[in-house]
Amino acid sequence: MVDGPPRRADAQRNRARILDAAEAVFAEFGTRASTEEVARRAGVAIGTVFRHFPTKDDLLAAIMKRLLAKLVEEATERDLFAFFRHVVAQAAAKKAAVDLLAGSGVDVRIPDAVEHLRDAVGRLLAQAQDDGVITASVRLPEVMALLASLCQGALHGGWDDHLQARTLAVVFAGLKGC
Amino acid sequence: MVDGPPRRADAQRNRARILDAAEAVFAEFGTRASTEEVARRAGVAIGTVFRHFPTKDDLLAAIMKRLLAKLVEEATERDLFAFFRHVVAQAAAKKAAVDLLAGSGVDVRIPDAVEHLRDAVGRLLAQAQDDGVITASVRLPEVMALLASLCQGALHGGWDDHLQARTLAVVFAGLKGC
Amino acid sequence: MVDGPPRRADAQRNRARILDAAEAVFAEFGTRASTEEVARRAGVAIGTVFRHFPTKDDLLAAIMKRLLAKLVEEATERDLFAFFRHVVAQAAAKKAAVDLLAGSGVDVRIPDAVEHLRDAVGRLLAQAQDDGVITASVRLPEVMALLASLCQGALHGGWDDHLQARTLAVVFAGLKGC
Amino acid sequence: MVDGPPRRADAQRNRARILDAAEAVFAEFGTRASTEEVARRAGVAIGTVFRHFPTKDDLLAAIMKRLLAKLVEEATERDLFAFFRHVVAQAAAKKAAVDLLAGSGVDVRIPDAVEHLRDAVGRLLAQAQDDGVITASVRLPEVMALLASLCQGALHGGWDDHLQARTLAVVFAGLKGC
DNA sequence: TATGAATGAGAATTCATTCAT
DNA sequence: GATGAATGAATTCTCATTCAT
Repeated sequence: MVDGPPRRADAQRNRARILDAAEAVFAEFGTRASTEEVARRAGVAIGTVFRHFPTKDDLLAAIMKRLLAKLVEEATERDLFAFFRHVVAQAAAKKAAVDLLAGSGVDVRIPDAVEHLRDAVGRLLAQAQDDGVITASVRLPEVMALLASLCQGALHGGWDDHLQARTLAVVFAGLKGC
Repeated sequence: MVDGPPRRADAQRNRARILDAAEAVFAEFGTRASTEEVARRAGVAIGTVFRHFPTKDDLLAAIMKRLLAKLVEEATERDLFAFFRHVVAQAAAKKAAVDLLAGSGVDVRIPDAVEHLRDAVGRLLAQAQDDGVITASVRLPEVMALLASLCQGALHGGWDDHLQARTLAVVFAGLKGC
Repeated sequence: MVDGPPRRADAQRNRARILDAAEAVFAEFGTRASTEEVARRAGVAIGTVFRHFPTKDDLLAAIMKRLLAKLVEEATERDLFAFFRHVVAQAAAKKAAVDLLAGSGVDVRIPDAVEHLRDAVGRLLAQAQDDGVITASVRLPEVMALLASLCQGALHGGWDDHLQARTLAVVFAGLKGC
Repeated sequence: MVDGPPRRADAQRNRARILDAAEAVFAEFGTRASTEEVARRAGVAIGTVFRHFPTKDDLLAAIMKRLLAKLVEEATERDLFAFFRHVVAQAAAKKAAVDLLAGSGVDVRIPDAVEHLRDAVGRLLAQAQDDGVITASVRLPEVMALLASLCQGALHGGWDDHLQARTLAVVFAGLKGC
């Protein structure tokens, strides 16, 4: 009932509007922003938000799921380096997502979505190693760890483009293995 | 009156107990933990916490200051690689500190303490470059960015020792410049 | 959403009950009385009070507005002397209102309502001067000043009917100009 | 122990400084100002204030007593009209005193001091009636009521000199009985 | 289903008062 | 006597969640 998409057209529309609003609000103010603010931004009543997402954590989980799915999609269109650049670049705009990936007290369980992203990155890594641009000794876990770390850093560090490029350059050099 | 350390011995003791309690509580639950909980853990009344630190942010700032000062001290006893390892290793236990370094909505201004840490790391970097173990093209900003990123990653990613070692290995390879 | 009166019937009823309770509570204990006490007297939860009046000052302002509006209404049904008598007579029962008219630290901005009262009294004054029962040299500002002063005095002085009559008699004699 | 002046010279000095500070602080911020602020202004520790005045109300009562005594003194040097002018003129600067005369929730019992003031004003009234400048039908209670009312009005109404003069003129005309 | 009002458990902060130093 | 740290009840305000309309 909660997971599956609602039947009625207006309900589906509301669900989408709520997700969009939530993404925007939590991106701007972090997960501390109130659900009321999300409702306001979505143009629906607070009750509607809670009907679609019984708890705030459910709403946050839904955002994450959607965001991760988008990342998976984007991963298929780039090589590993470009993907890193892309993800890190938009990390700062996704306060909520990064907070969530980070934990930040909220209890959000979305193992599947994370798993899918891991798979996608795994494919990029394999490709890069096939191409010889990443050393063979590197494994997926540390690549994921680096990706997550850099997102956090980018988000909270307020990096400008230049700093981001230089920081990624160090990590890329490390991945290439010299 | 409020800024300097208190004169009386019992007040100093309480101040320290509050800081210790706050560090523990915020480390465990993040900055969302209540000041009341800190007071409870410190074994003092809530008013005592607010007498020492007029706002919650002041308390958080004090924790950060102390932690950064300790890091500066620790930086002098290690080379850059060992320092990275050390800091990242204990990052996971310092939820609050990392949250704060991260921003997380709380308004905590401690520019001096951060500056001192930057200086200390700068010295380690210079030394490492003198020793030829880090490539000359690397600059302090990206080193700080990497350090902060890895702390975040370690904190929120729940890395085990092995993953941490492998992740740092990639970054260290990048710093060495191959 | 917050400003206008609520749409739903039950909300309107609650709003009125809260205003009534607040008027009673603040009349009895002054503006220092707690919002919690108002909620209790109104038979609603504390959150409901704050939903209707986001800050305590908003609640106080709303009371004042309502009271001043009632005064304006009452001004139209009496001559200036009767109006003075009437207002001063009930002043003692309106601790909060008088406190507020008085300032008392609370920040309550209701210029319009005050302006309307001033207009109403201005009309009474003009009428009285037309009728020749008040000397022509008297102006509105001092009439308002006297009215406010007497309210304060009546409130805090604990006047009985007799003292009130005698005090007003002096002021009325002054207004008549002998 | 509490009422009588303390024996030791420094204690007497402290008592006076505390009273001065309290008068200034409460005049500026009203009776809501904290006792801590009074201590700060007096340059003593909070404990010293409470040693001299076991409760805040005791402190307020002491201020009132002193102020009323001064008024009594001043009453002997003027005629009734000048005294009214004088008292009303400085009312605005004596927020606390007026608040207290007013009641404002604080429990301050100083019947003697008020009685003395009443006596002094009684003498002025008798003199004025002897001189034929105030009509014989006016009695002391309404004169006191008018004085108190006008102080409140002046304090909270923010009267300028002109408005004050015009307002007093009406009351004086009433007292003269035309 | 949607609405939005009501609930009530916290959370931060203040301050009169007490008491150890 | 003076100091100033500690206490803790009280207060304002927030917000996730429930439920009547």
